[in-house]
Amino acid sequence: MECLAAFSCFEENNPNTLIPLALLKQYGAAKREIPAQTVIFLEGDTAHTYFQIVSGSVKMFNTNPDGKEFVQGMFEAGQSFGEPPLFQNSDYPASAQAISDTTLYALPKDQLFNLLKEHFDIHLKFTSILTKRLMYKAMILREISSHDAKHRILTLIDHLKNEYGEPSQKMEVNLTRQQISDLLGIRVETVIRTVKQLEKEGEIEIIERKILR
Amino acid sequence: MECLAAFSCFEENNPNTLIPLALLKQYGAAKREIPAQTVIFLEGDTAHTYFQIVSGSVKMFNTNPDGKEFVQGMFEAGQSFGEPPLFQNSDYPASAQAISDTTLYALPKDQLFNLLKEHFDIHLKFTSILTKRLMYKAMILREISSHDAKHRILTLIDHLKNEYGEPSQKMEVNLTRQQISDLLGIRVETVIRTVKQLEKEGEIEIIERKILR
DNA sequence: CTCTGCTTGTGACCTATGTCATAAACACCT
DNA sequence: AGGTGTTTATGACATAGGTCACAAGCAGAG
Repeated sequence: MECLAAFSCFEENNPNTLIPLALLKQYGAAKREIPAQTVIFLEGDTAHTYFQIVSGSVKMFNTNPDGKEFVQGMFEAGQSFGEPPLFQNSDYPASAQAISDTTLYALPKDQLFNLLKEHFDIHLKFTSILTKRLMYKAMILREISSHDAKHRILTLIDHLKNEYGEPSQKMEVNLTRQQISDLLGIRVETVIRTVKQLEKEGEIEIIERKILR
Repeated sequence: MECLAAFSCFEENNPNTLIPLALLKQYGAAKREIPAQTVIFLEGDTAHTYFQIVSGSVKMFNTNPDGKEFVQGMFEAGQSFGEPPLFQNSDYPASAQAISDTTLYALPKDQLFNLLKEHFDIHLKFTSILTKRLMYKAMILREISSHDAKHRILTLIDHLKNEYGEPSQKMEVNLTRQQISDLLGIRVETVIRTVKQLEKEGEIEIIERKILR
């Protein structure tokens, strides 16, 4: 997935940036260039560092014993990831991997806390991001726990449209069937079949294999 | 569920309290007595208020079209609930209901923000609570999306033990089969059967219908 | 003490989704 | 233009867990 959000496609002065790069540097953040596919940390590793993406994209995911992947979140330019365990002194509950070539800043945990202490506005923004993710997870949990594949897929698409699309305008879903599968905890074949079904019922359109809604 | 946590059974000076009651009052919080079973807000309502429990307990849950309930979280003395949408100007993604008779403080959103702004330590604690919930949801998502009933139940029990139990000591699980079912998105009958299975396999003990591990 | 409503328990059956196999369409290198 | 890997597609079959029905144990209310 690259640049679902139109505005996240440029580096400096990205208005979507959580902590301004200048401030990150000031507190001692180190720049890191990460090639596509690189694993940034593994489920179970201890968390010491705050990561914020300058460009590229990262996914956080769990892998179960028979290799099935569940994607907890995907992150793009301006966003941070892997912070929760910094506040719990605990291990990462999921692994992180660069999807595309990625540049990011890494800031030691203590420095992050200092930064938050000295910048209420950023701390509030940070809190706000966490609540957003909490609500996303609450939504996915609700869907996975009590709705069928059809409902889950439509809810995910509507969420994406709400997040990234123009209201009252068709949006192309920028995810492969496999990615939808990984985000919703259903298998690719089921996504493929369900998506066709939804097309037949007129809920979505499929043009050149792309899903529109 | 009442008083899973031993320390949450007294009112004032509960060391587990998120925002000290004195401070809440100082910023204008109103005390509310809520009888058991009362619905505090419904999924879809707009969020204006911060709620913190003094005594009693509250659950947040979704109900699907055929009446099945999924419990997003249970909250006890000292804890707050329903904050995320305050930071997103959005609606509640789940309903809240008092499980037992409950006393709580209600603080208008703007006042909460003022309070957080003027008390970094509390803001940090607040952030920390959010990250904790995020990690809980990440865990449940991982389980629901990629593991079978047996694994899900054991993981939940181990989480509870980790949270509330004495390490290296048997703990009694203070949840009914129905509650486990609601937390994990599986049906009661499945929980009952799986729990018996787990007993047969020696993973847990059942004494007078209570689950020990 | 009895009524009522939860909670645990069990059997029989059903279905949505997973699993596996196989293939065509397409995208990206060289 | 050909090779390699990913994505979409489809059919046949398997199964974990849901559904329904029914009952006994237990707890709290009056």
